[in-house]
Amino acid sequence: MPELPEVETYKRYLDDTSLKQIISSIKVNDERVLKTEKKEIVRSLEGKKFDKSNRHGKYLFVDLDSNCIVMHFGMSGDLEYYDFSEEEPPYSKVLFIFANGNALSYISIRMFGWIDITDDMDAYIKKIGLGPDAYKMNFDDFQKALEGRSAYLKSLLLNQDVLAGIGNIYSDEILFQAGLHPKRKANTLDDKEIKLLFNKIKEILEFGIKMKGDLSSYPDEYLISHRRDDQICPACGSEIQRISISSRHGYFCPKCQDLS
DNA sequence: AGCGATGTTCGCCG
DNA sequence: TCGGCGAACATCGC
Repeated sequence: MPELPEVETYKRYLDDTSLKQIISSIKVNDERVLKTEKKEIVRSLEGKKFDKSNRHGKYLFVDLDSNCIVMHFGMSGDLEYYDFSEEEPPYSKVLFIFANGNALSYISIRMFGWIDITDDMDAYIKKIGLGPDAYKMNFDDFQKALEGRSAYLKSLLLNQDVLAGIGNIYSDEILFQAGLHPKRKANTLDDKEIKLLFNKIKEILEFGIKMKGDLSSYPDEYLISHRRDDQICPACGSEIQRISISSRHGYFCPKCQDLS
């Protein structure tokens, strides 16, 4: 379940459970999630410790001695720390087994996530072409990211090269709360709207992190609770509409998010 | 039983 | 170059 707030939640979970412990072994249940040779993963990890983690967008970097592992969670990734003598969590693809008898499971149901290794996180981010982290960016970063962009706002928010971390659900929420139509062109925003959009991105991601990414517990006044057909806008009572943009499905309120 | 899905990537085309 | 579209990837759940 991984957009930025979920991945941030995974990061904090990993920090709370798995740092500074000796990794005694690695169990790979499905090599397809590895972007690098298995033996390289084993060599980098065995006998080492997770030292520190960093999240950029939807990517999680976990520092080892001299290099770090990169995790992406695709559409259905998760982490679970458990007693290794107990039953493995379902869909565990890679297990990091610690000397203390516990293990951290990298879970991927639909196989869209992966694990990689790099010795330079910043260079890796640059190589993939990720934009600034949507939660950590400052207003200046945001304005620069927008420069010269003419895409639909929804496409823009989903484009990880522009801003890293926002996915389909949060892009809908952000545009809803900012009162901006998903098909509004980015280069038609005035200064006030840019500032508003920036503030909403921050505010909604912050809230998402506070909620630990648990979408099922969002308040009724959020669009997130109404991203289905035949729903009514919690703000104005209009019928929520479904829209297709770049082959993603979005939801919005035609009255609150006027295209003008 | 078919379709859709919180993601990314690639090729095609304007 | 930018950006929209659609397909592809793998697999589960509704």
